[in-house]
Amino acid sequence: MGMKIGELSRATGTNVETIRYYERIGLLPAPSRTAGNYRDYSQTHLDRLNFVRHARGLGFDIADIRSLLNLAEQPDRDCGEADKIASGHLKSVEAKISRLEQLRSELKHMITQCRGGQVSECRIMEALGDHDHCSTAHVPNGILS
Amino acid sequence: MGMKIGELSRATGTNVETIRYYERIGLLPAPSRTAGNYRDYSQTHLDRLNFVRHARGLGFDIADIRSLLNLAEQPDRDCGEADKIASGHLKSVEAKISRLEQLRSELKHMITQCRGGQVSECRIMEALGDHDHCSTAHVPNGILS
DNA sequence: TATGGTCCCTGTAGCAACTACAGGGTCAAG
DNA sequence: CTTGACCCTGTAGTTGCTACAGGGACCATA
Repeated sequence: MGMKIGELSRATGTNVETIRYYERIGLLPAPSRTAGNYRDYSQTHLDRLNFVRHARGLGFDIADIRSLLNLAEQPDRDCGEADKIASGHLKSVEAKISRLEQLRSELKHMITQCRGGQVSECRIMEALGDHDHCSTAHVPNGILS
Repeated sequence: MGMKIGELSRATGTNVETIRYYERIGLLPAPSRTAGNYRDYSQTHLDRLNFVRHARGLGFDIADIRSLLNLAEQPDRDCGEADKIASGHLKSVEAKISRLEQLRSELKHMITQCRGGQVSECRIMEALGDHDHCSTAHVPNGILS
């Protein structure tokens, strides 16, 4: 009746393996199966997967998406929760941007300092080796990811 | 004679487990051992680990750092290679920044659209559910990471 | 000498969010 | 009846760490 996993994959631009992964972690409900044990998806699944892909495209992590999906299933609740999740994510995006801008300027500086020549006099290598020069040491893990 | 792993850890701001991890993947050479089988680090190890931490702080991945370390050991070579690695990294940082800026503006837009009320009329949820609205679909995997 | 506390050792498993097989089954076309 | 495209399960790999478990080493004190 519905669509097979390959069709859902094409319809949403999602890798087949990723769809099965989402099912395994409980992000998508397990669909019914055909006689030959193929997954048989409905419009509901399509909508939900599109929701997930949009949210992932906006960089929400899967925990956030779970919360957003729960909210979507309770249309009468206040949407403050959704706002909170989105605002929190926006903040983390902004933090990443400013961190990356800092990296960009340090890298640019390093690169313009390098005027060619031998490794032994390369400013890039010097900057990396110098113990006291780099402002990027001791950055909490994972802020870049 | 030298320093134990905990001292190296404190001296470089690197987790002990991380130091052992770097040894395991061959990024740091295995140090000699004391009679009690403790790792015994020298100044050379300290320098190398500082180099690695600086480069990681600048967002270089471990493959790049391996290359940079190889270069550092051949001081008479041309430093064009180092320049290439750094420039390539700068480009990827810039790509991430522009991607994140795009996300930021989409998120901001979404959030300002939401005027509170119920989930059923929340613009955030609408935007995520809407099939044709989101410009962030089909982004190559991992460009955000 | 016993005891405690702090360090250190190896080895393995976990995280996020997938991706990539291996080794097999299903189904429609020719 | 075979070919090829698709589908299935299950497991392992990716990156850069982090977090144990279960045990040794070393030093100070009682």
